[in-house]
Amino acid sequence: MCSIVSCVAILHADLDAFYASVEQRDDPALRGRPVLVGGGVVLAASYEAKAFGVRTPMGLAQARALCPRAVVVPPRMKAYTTASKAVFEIFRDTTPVVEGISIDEAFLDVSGLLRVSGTPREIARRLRAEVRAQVGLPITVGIAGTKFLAKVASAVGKPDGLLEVPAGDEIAFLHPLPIERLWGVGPVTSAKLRERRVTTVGDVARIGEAALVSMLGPGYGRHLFALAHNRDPRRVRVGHRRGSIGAQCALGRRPRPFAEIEATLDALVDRVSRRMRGAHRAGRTVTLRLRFDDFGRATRSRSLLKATMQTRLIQSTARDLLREAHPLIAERGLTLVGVAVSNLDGDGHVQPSLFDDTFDDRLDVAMDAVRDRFGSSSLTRAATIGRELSPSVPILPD
DNA sequence: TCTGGGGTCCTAGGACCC
DNA sequence: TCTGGGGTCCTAGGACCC
Repeated sequence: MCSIVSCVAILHADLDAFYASVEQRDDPALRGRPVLVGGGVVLAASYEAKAFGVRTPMGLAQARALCPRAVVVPPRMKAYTTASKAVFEIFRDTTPVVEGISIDEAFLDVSGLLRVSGTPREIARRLRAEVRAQVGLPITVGIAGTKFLAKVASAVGKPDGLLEVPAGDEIAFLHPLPIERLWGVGPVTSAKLRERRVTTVGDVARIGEAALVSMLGPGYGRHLFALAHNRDPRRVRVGHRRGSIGAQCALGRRPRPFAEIEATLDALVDRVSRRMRGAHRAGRTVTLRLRFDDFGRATRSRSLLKATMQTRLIQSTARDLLREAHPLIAERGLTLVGVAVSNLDGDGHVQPSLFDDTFDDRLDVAMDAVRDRFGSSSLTRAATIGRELSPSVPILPD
């Protein structure tokens, strides 16, 4: 039904229980045992732990209650980043058309590779074997003609699996699945649909577009209706750059003096602006994120006239936003503060030291270099040097 | 069991411009 | 003086993803 030339074949490759699998790979004593990676909450659970009902992001106390024999290990982000890079290299050896979605999953367009590399299934089998042999991690691959369906297929095929939905079988595969399998249906939408006795993807297809639009709004209703019929025109995008860079920090329920919140915000801005300089990205819109005692949320944002990656400028904007939100914070109690910079520009080739070349820009670059050199373990040293240069620059442990 | 840290996309009203 | 349509940007919020 589709010719060799025109047939679209998309792989969705998804590492299984990624952080936990890296821990099991690096410590043989953890293999075959329930492993939880996390600090306050579970960031990842091995399949042995998932069998006990542990999910992310569950509080660690609850996870321990469900699975008392679980081994809890702190996260090692550097190890995960290294492993991810190695896996993405294998992805890009497979096809140049790779779209990363997160640290542990990606879409690969393998259309038109039949002559060179074989069928999609053969490509996927080889990919899984290479990831296993070269990086030592289990990975599941879903194969389908659309991104959406490839993603569903990998989720159904987990763990350590390979699942292809052949052309012509899409609807038969899709319609019996529960609505929660649809990419983009979360708790809120799922509850709305179930209220109307729409429980499977087939129900979504049958209820009709008009009914979905009245329940969920025009944009989302139409989108969901299209997905239920496996209509998904989205292409695998290469070289997509992220639109915002941010950092946040949970504060707990203890009331904090305003000065302490301000200091935390300064530290977050320092982390964000440093990452911006590392990525050679400048941004124009600063967003302050707040979460309150009742878990309600609010954001406050301000757009600057010109994009910047300068710590001091982003910091003063963020501080202004925080001060303006002071009444809200006093009234509702703050449990999380975050900052993000969006409206990013810069083509990735701008040298941070040349971006503006003011004193503050040079200072930022100098501070980055000091911390690169001495590392986060020698922050006191960097802080001392930094404070001599400028008493207003905050220092943040990574 | 009260819930981390990093993101994405969509919607909607108001200001402002032509 | 009142009127219209179309477009962009800004801000805020909501839902969702891993």
